Amino acid sequence: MKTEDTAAATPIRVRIAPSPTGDPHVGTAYIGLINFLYARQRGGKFVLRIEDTDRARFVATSEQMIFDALHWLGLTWDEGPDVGGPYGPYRQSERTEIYREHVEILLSNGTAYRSFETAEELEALRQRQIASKLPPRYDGAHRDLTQAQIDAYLSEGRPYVVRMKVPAGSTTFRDELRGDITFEHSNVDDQVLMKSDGFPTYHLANVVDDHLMRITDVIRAEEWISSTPKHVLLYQAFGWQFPRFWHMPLLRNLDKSKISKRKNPVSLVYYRQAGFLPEAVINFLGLMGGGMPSPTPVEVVNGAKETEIFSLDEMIQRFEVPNIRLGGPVFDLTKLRWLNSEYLRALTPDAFFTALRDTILSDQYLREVSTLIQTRIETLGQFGDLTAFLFQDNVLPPPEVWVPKKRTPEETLLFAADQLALLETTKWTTQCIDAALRQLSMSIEEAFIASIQNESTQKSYRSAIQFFIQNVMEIHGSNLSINDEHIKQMQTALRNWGHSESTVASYSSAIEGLRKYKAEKPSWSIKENFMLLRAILSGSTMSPPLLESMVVFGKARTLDRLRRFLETQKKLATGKR
RNA sequence: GGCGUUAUGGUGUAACUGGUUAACACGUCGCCCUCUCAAGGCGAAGAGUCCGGGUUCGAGCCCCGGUAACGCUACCA
Repeated sequence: MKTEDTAAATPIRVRIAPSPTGDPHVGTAYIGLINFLYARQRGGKFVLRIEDTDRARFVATSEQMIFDALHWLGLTWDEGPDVGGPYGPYRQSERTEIYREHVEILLSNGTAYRSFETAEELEALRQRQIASKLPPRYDGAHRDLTQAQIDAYLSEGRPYVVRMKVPAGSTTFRDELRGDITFEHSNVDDQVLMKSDGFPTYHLANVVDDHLMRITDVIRAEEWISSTPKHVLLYQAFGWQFPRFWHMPLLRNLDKSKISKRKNPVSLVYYRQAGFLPEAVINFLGLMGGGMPSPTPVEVVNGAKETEIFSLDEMIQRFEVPNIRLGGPVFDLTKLRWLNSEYLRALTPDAFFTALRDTILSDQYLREVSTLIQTRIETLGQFGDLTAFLFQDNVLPPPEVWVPKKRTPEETLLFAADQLALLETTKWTTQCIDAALRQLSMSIEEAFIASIQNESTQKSYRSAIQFFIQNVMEIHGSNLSINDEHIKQMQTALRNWGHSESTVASYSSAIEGLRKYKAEKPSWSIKENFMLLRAILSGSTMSPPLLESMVVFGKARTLDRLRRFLETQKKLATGKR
């Protein structure tokens, strides 16, 4: 069911609320575009709010990058942290007092309660529920604590979170694009509203801010549908009127999963650096999920392309809500490239030259590249020979370049995938990349221990491995591969030392784990590590300094090159079979 | 597993709201143009609309039942 609002008495106010947790995301631009179009078309306001309540994932440089990326695309907001506005502050970290007050309201009217469990206790609960095939959910243990108990915990100084008290019953809300959606409350968790660090969770901050900022239409991604009842319940708990909800379909990878950096360049920084024009990117995003008018016969006669190529202004004029399609559109780079080529060709020669000079051949980039090779150049004419890979979109080294001696292509690719995963989370400076790569090359035992998530397991594994090395490896010499015999020897040794059977069992499983890990992840020296990366990045075993090159080339493009390398090799491998 | 959403060629969209042979664009392939490669021009293959029922003279559009994919299931957003 598609509905138009009838009484447009109050002016439209919409918002996007990105989290500064890394590079600006295409999904943010996509949802931003839809909000922007809707607001502009109806003379409403478009608000930018920064949702920085997650201090664990916070990235300091991220906020500015989000501003830059959205500006680059031509999306402008009427209110936001940088431009201000009547309903600020627009940064959630600056609104903690507001949330605290609102939590008090909920606490005193009985729609929320304090919960004193530790994260570990909750994790244990979850594990138990999963083990017994129950849906993992908070069991409500502290839902009805007596005032005396609460006071006791409080005076102990026990940290607590505030959870919402979901009543019995069900909630139905209207999604403007799909119609009514109903959720039974038995499927709605007592969501944490305020974390023990005093910061609100998304759910609370979102509802409070949307209300205080007079948001009339919440246009966001489909992934939020399941938490919308929580939001509706919150509006009710406060006694507020709630906004209209619109849930846009999620952008997808080629395999239809939610778009992700493992399978697609997802950072707007990448598109900028790789030389996509903002007009093309925003046009392409506008094509995703419909919203644009269907081609009329006249337009088809005049050339069908005209029906797919839109400027931002044209999109504002022609965007139509009923044209929105609900199936998750695949973000198809191939078509984006074609669109971009159309825009590029349409440029005047002068504008084209300027575009080149401003991006791929900017003075700043040339300067950075030139510092990389000054000491290893004989004539200026060699510049291109030394730096070509920093100007190419595609570099595909042959196997003799990227497969190290004494390694198989398979294990090399496995390791390269590890490198990619690691670099994705690494801060992009030479020091940080260096440290990360060295971490990857540390001893196999340490790497194994580091791969264990649980801290106490980590501890017990560490002592198990220590024991094993001292009591079994000493007997057999250092570089042994673990076999059943070794494990038996260790068990005997443990029993001789009078250790309990449970220790024996846990040590054994630790060593089993190590053995498996060793088989899966042969250790790579730092030298091999660097060389592999060099080969993939530059297409050659000779290049300017690796780390500096990576920094100059940029995180987004470097990761994309790695990703494309892995993808291509995968395709080649399956093609051969 | 539970809950929710979605479903038209490989991909993005269209089909006057039930009406001939399911359209356009990207991609793929072929031909023309051309010193090459693009661009451009011409053409081709590729879906019978997730499946099964039903309503109807008539269903991609309506109804019922399945299936699959995706999302959520955190002191992340």
